[in-house]
Amino acid sequence: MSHNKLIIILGPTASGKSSLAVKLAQKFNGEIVSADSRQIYKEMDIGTAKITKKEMQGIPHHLIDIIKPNQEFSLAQFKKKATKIIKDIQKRDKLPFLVGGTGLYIQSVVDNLQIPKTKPNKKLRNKLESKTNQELYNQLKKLDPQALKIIDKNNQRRMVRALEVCLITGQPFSQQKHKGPKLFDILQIGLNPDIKIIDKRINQRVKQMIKAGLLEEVEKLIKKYGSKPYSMSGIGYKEALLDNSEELIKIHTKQYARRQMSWFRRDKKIKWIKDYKKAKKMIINFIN
RNA sequence: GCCGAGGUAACUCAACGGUAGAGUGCUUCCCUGAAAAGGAAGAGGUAGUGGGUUCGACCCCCACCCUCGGCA
Repeated sequence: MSHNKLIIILGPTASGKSSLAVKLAQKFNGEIVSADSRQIYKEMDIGTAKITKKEMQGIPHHLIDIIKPNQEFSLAQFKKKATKIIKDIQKRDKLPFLVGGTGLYIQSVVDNLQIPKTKPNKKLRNKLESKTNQELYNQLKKLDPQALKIIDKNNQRRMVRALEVCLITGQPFSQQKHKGPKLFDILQIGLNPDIKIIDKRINQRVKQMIKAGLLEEVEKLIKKYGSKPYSMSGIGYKEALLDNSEELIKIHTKQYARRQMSWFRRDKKIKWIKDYKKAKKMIINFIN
């Protein structure tokens, strides 16, 4: 009956998720599925603090290094792939661990988000993006007034997406997103060290990244793919060439950690823990 | 020591003779095919110090202190 179980390990950046997950996977015969929107990219290792082969300790890790930096990826693709892999791990009688800090990616699996099927449409997006926010707002007000309750009128990105779905399907965007029936029997474990500790680790990590050759990594990527690809918009990549890059990367990473916590706090199903022992106990209870 | 510029929010800087604003940072929040992205709200200053002019000064005048640049 353990065939439907899924453990989730989440937390802000630099909270120690990865190493905790490896330890737990070793203990419980598990495999790890990464829920990290940046570690999916090949060739982007230093700036994404990607786990190394050695750190994996022989535990299989999925959804890392799956696409090139100039390729695009999305929530829907993640959900599809992650779900498939999790089921496969379960079928092989191992315990899947979904581990990461990309809250939306995790939620798509936890809540079985029914993501509107409309694929991103570059042409349409470009067209919509050339309009003012006021125009987008007015258009959305006609096509999907409900959507305005959840989308801020200054958020071009999300208004464009909502309109994209409305225009292509002829149906309101807000009515095409729901939560589906539960896919798995889930235990969500959250790691939230004191924010001061997180900040300290971030400082250390960023310093270390630069020492490890972040600048060279970024230069190489730009030479190969240009600075346009979306993958280059991540923290550590967008600032690496600026002269105060270290400070900027630190600030942006700390802000990101807070955004992550703000996201995770909403999910009351998450069990917050401090260490491996507690996690181990919880999992034992959960799988038996 | 002299000349010049300046001392306003945590930082970088505005405006204005009628008790101050922005950007950044900070706090909190939102989020369904770009999510390390994108967006919202909020908390922070009685203006280097002392005096004077004025109905009223952050803004004008004087002194002192400090910073930066130039000269010596």
